[in-house]
Amino acid sequence: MTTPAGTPRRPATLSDVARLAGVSVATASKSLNGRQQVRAETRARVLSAAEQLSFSPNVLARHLLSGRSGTIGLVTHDLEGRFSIPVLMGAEDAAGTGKTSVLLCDARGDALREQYHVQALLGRRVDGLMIVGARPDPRAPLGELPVPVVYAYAPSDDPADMSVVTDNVLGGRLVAEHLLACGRTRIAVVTGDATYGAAHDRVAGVRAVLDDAGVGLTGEPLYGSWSEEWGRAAAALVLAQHPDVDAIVSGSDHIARGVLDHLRETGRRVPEDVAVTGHDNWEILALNARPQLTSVDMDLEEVGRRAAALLFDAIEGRVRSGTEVVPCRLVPRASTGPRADGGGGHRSPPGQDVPSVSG
Amino acid sequence: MTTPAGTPRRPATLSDVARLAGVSVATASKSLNGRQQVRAETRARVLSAAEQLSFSPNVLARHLLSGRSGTIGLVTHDLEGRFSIPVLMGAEDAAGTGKTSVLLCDARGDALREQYHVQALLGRRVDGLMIVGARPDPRAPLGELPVPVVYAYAPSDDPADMSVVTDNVLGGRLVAEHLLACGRTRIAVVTGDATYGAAHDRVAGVRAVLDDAGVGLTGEPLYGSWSEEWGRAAAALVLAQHPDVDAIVSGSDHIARGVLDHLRETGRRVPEDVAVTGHDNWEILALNARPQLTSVDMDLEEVGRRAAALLFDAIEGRVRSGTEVVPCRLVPRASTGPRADGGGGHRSPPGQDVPSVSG
DNA sequence: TTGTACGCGTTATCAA
DNA sequence: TTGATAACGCGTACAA
Repeated sequence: MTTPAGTPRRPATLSDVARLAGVSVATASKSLNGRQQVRAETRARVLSAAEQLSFSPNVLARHLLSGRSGTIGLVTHDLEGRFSIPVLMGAEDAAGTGKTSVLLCDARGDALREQYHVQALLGRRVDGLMIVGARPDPRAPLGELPVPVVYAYAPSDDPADMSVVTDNVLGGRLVAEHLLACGRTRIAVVTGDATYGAAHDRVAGVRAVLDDAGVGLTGEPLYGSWSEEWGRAAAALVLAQHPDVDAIVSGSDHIARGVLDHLRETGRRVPEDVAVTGHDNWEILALNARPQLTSVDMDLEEVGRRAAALLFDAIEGRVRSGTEVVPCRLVPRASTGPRADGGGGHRSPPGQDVPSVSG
Repeated sequence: MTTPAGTPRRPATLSDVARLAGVSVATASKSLNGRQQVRAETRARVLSAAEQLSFSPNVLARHLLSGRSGTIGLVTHDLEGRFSIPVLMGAEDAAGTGKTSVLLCDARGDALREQYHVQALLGRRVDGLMIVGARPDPRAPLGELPVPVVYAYAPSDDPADMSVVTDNVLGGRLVAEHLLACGRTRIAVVTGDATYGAAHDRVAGVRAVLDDAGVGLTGEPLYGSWSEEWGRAAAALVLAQHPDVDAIVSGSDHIARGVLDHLRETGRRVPEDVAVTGHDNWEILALNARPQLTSVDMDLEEVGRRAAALLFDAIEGRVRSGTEVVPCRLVPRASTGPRADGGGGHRSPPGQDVPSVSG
């Protein structure tokens, strides 16, 4: 009986509530907003009336006075991709805990579409804008805007802007340190598209740690594409040139899956003979791999949360600038671990060591 | 020079434009909205002033008059999952072509969180609501609401509501017809979680076609989980019980990947000996498979578009009800094709037919 | 052709 | 403690 059949289509207004409670709109407003200047009995009557009409205040009307709409615009360039989604979740998470809502637009990597959406969002008087890129490389910023803007995942190339990005160098470092701790010393790198700055950053992290340890990289990093197929091909190349390799650092989980498949099919044991690491910690790939894949989690949700936090701060006047780097973390799984011989010596790959399949 | 340094932080209002153009707000409004009751020269002056102040009308204020906010609320239950995203894209697509914006909320499968978000969205005076489920089974509807609601992917179990879903029976039919056309006659089914209605629907589609063709299913459908691991295990079960199977229909691309891996590793050629199909056409899995995977594309974006279209119609008063079923389509790839012997006769699996790897 | 005045739903100020 | 009123930004009758 909460909503009788005759419910009006138009949502109840404050006047409706006031009329039903037999008070003025001012008193109704005060009652509902917890103001102290109203008698308890009156407030109860108003609250009851509001309940009865299932009244919910019109946030839009409120905006006219406050100057804040309580919304932020989120423009993504990669809605179908897997990277922007966690960022978006983090932002929605941060916003949802407060009382701001997220207006979502997909610009699909098109600058014109982005411009169009930004204008539409400004027309809706969003309090701020969050721009989520499709790939982690820096991008040209939007022009001067009447509201604060934060760039997530793909930073603005203007250091005066606010940006939040993942830490790819650290990702490389964590992987290298982990492999050293596992006793690996002949470590090769197989990664993706060389036009991605992130690919180079991750390699730089690996290289720095290995150089410091006096171990060095085994061979030169192989750049290709972010695909399983390239992972298989690259693994073959690495094994041909460096048959004694004992670890392969992969630039993505996809590549790592390809590397794993090639290793298994050519009779190498993972991790006994060769350890393998991925990047992105995309669980759908990492957990279904054989063995399960050690990977780097970039904490994209945290990127989204921090970007949102930065934006909320800026909206309240505490504007900052520069690029904030969110640390990543290593997620160790079965694809890394101690070597079969426990040391750093040379060991020829096993011959027909077919892995057990289907019990 | 579009935005001089002294740009006021507060966005320009119609009064600002009117003042700068030396006219009244009414005239400014008419000029900007293309009304005919204004002199060309005056209009030009207003437009110029608006341009100069980079004026964009406050859509929220407009709402107070029109009664429409030009927004819809989109509540998803599976933001991290892969199914709701395409639906969301389709909805955003349909909305973006018009002038409505999408307010996004993630309820994460929690009914309370859903209720909370719905109330918040109603407070923002959304013109309609779209609820995207996490899995395709019917769900309990929201209560009576002052705005139209459409359920996407997961339908409401009340036939009086509007819902848009994928066609799982058709998906099964398409796969079965395709395999028959490829000359397969001993067709087994391996699928996922038996608590999913979709799993049963797909099986029903396969069964119907095979029964009609007088071929019948080979063995009983195997239910398990939507994982690669189950795909591998299930393939082993099928081969043990029915060594002469010549096609395995998989309930998802994940399962199909597992099936493919097991077949390859036990020396079966795909598709020469056994054809394999997936479901979902998740390209990241289907295109990286060896061989590339024939799959069913459920056209989730179309689900989103139709749901949005239905919602827009309802907002304009053309309310409908019932569940709309979006047809899916088969995407044939290398994992299906003619049998090695071109016929339906029995053929024992090859022995050590190791597939070529790494050239 | 242009301007004045009102109302949309809400909050805040001030007077009663 | 309560109520009348102004204001937010815009569109639109209606008057000039």
